[in-house]
Amino acid sequence: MNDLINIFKMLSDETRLRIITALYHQDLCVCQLTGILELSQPKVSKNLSKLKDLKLVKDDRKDKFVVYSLSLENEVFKKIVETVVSDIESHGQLIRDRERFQYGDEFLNNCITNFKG
Amino acid sequence: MNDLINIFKMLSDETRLRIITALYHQDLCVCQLTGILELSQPKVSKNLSKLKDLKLVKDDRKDKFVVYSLSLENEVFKKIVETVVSDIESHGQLIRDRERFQYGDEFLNNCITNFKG
DNA sequence: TATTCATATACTCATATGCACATATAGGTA
DNA sequence: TACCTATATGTGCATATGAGTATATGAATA
Repeated sequence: MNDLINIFKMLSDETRLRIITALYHQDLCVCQLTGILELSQPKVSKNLSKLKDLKLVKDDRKDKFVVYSLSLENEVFKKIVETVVSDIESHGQLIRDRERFQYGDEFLNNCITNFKG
Repeated sequence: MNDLINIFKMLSDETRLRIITALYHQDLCVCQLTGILELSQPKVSKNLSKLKDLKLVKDDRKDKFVVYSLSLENEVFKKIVETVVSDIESHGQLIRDRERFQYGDEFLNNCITNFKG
């Protein structure tokens, strides 16, 4: 049951929960995530790497950018993510993330060349 | 979102996942859990204590025994537990636990006075 | 090929977590 | 009260995890 335990470990961290929630709504590159979540680039990158090790996200290069997307083939992971996403309203941080997400492009400052998905 | 993260932390441990799965099917006292899961008493007790801190289980004394039950009032926790339980077949350890659970009373040896719920 | 931007990784540190063993508490009963 | 049995907790240790800073890699393009 290590696979299951590892999924829960991935979900036991605020940074990763925020990344997963953001990616649930839209595929994003690292610098977009950095801007939306207001986190350092290594922090985002390192956590994406852990998620990728467990095949919970996929990455795909587009020009200079590496675009990440959720990989929901694992049914248990999929159900749990859906449960979390349906509970966004209970979590101020996730609400704030969503607002920055919706407000447009300012949060993309970190992408110097202003990448648009 | 600490409450959510703490729930996932509780689920990130094999002992606790096994306890939760067992309690999902039946309320049990500490010594029954010890017998069914073949774990030391302090290990079971300490993990129950952590679950109780987060109000994910309740305890209720019956005679000499403290009977634990799942507390599924938190909707997110409830949904996740149901997801895990529906996935038992994928996890050898949970299947073996269930078999000991079904086989009768031998696993209750640890309860010297042979408690029956 | 030299440069630039995007991304990944290494290193160090502080903290958190799990475990095994020993021991304490606490309630029931004689 | 004294003695069981059931349960809870303390301690020390090994390991895991996350954070921040600095640096390395790597693809695109001029």
